Amino acid sequence: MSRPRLADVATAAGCSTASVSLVLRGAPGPSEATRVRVLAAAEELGYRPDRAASLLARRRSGMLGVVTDVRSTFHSELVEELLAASARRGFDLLIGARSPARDEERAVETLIDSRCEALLLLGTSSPGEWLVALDGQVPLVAVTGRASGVDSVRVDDERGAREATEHLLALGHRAVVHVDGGPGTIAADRCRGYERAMTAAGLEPRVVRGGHGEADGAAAAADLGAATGVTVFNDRAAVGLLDALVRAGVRVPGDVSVAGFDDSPLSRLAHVDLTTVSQDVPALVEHALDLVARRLDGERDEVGEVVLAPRLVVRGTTAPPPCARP
Amino acid sequence: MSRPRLADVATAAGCSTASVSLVLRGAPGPSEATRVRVLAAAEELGYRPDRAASLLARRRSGMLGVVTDVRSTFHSELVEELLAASARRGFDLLIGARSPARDEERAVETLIDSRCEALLLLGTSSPGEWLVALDGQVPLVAVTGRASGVDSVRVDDERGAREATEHLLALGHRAVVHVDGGPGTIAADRCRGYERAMTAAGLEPRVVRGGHGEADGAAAAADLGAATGVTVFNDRAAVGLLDALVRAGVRVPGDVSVAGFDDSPLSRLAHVDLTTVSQDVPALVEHALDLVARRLDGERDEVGEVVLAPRLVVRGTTAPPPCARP
DNA sequence: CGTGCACCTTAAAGCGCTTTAAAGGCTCCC
DNA sequence: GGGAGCCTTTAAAGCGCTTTAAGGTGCACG
Repeated sequence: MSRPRLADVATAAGCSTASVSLVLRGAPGPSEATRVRVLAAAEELGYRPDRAASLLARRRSGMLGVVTDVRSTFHSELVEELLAASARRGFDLLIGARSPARDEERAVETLIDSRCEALLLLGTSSPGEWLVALDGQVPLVAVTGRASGVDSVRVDDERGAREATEHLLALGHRAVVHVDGGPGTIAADRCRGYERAMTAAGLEPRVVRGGHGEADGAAAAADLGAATGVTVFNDRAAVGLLDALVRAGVRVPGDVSVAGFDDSPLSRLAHVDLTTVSQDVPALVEHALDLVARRLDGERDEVGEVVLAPRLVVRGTTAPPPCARP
Repeated sequence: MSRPRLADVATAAGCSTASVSLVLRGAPGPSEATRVRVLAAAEELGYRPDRAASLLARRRSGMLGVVTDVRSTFHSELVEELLAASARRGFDLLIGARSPARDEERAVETLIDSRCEALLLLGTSSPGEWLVALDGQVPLVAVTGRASGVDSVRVDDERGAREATEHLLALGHRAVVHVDGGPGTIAADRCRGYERAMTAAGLEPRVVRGGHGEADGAAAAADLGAATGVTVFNDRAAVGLLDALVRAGVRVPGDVSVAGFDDSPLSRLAHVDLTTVSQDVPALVEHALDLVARRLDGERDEVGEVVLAPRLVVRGTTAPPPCARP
């Protein structure tokens, strides 16, 4: 015999399919008695709704569009988590990759074309007004990114960078530099966090040009000067930097301490063991999906903004500076 | 105005929705003239089929079940690739995690319950007869695993291990040991490959107990004896081994050469840079999905078996043995 | 000129679920 | 006793696509 349908449950419960549908979705209407009978019947039969039929009848696609920078491992992690979490909520994900700057627009178009009900923009750096306009077309959440007027979910980047810097200062470092992440609001926030920490400690901040990738970090190695501590924009760049340092015979953390940002899988490897700032990917994702869901269900119209606390993860690449030790 | 429906295309093309449906799916029936008109109309309107409606009418769920060992990074990679590739083919993926031995049965039950049309078992080591029985219930493909009587897709593990061993031998190593992967057909195949290569070279094979994880590899470090070359069951264990060696002050590849298996993301890291055997994940996935698709479309009833060629990837952890150098 | 046949085309019946308008039952009160 | 008014329940009409059986058409052939 085949899998039970809504109609089978209705028969078993002695009511109509309409009632069953209402009960199973927790919609108001059915009486307590019906509710109980229906739930029992559904349980008894092991009923599982047919997603396709449900979506069809509801005229929804159940699809979420995600715009991501393919080259970012942190984005990969977010996407992976999104895949799991959105599946749990009955959403499909359509991934739209963007490469450099304004390709985002094209990715978004494709996603909208493909019936996505809402968009999640990972680390967007598009102008705020464009985002607002887009948001009028289709609900949108900026994940790991800022823009006033649209929903956003992110970690307090400034605070994260500040804490990483303070960690180095607390270890006794004085000559601490920051390898930045190039243009973009997130890089700016992290940079500011670093600068604030330095200034507050009465030290002169020094920022070295960096970027998002391993190569950028490796390139920055040449500009460290006499620094004994380095905070890097993200883990990828930090790993590149570590690699360059090791190859140059510089001991980490013996000679130089390094802290990254993202707590990407990379940083957790025994070989790398990088001190970094964790972004709590599952929480970011969960909040983002909440915003989307509440928006789609019409439970919300104001702009939602979630800022999560960063968490410093101290691993093996940070230690007191050489001069502070015997 | 809303997105075009099948009916709109039919109107534009001046024919019935039935014809349009037939044409768009490439089904036989419609004449060339109709075909051309329909395609033009669809293109013109920018028609995109509604997946939910299509699945509903076709009484399919569009869902594939994947059973994976969560702890394996190689499986993660396969899953990631599967997610992308199956989305491309219009399939949803349901991931069923299994932990140790016979949990696979439970994972499979859940997946079948959830309307999966077919199952992909990653690295299964369940008894062949059980698999055959299961295959009768729902089409199944063993990915990275062997079992006679059911579809399977894998790399030639024996050959891969043989080539890795031969690579070490060619570099001049004589004392080469193999760290095995514990029970399971795959581990056995790789072990056999190593033994064949050694025997063929007139050397005595020596196998050290290992396992799938980093800790297993690290533990094996103590048993290497005077070996100058090591082939390891997989990359995870190899990385663990490397770590243990480095901590013990053994230089790699200066004192000992190490080769892994899987070409996992781990091995590609600059820090690790592990010589390994690549499994061509995209190809594995593509073939697996092909088998599934052809089976579901009823184009095939014989058992399909795909064995791909492994590819040795020489990186930085293998070099001539110390004695062979100045 | 009918017939028969091969091809195309299409009307229509769903797929399993949602949703809405209307029916059905109650209670309550005049 | 007969509505009015309220709460439940349900019949029925889709959602957009697939599929099948039946209906044309045109052509070769007798």
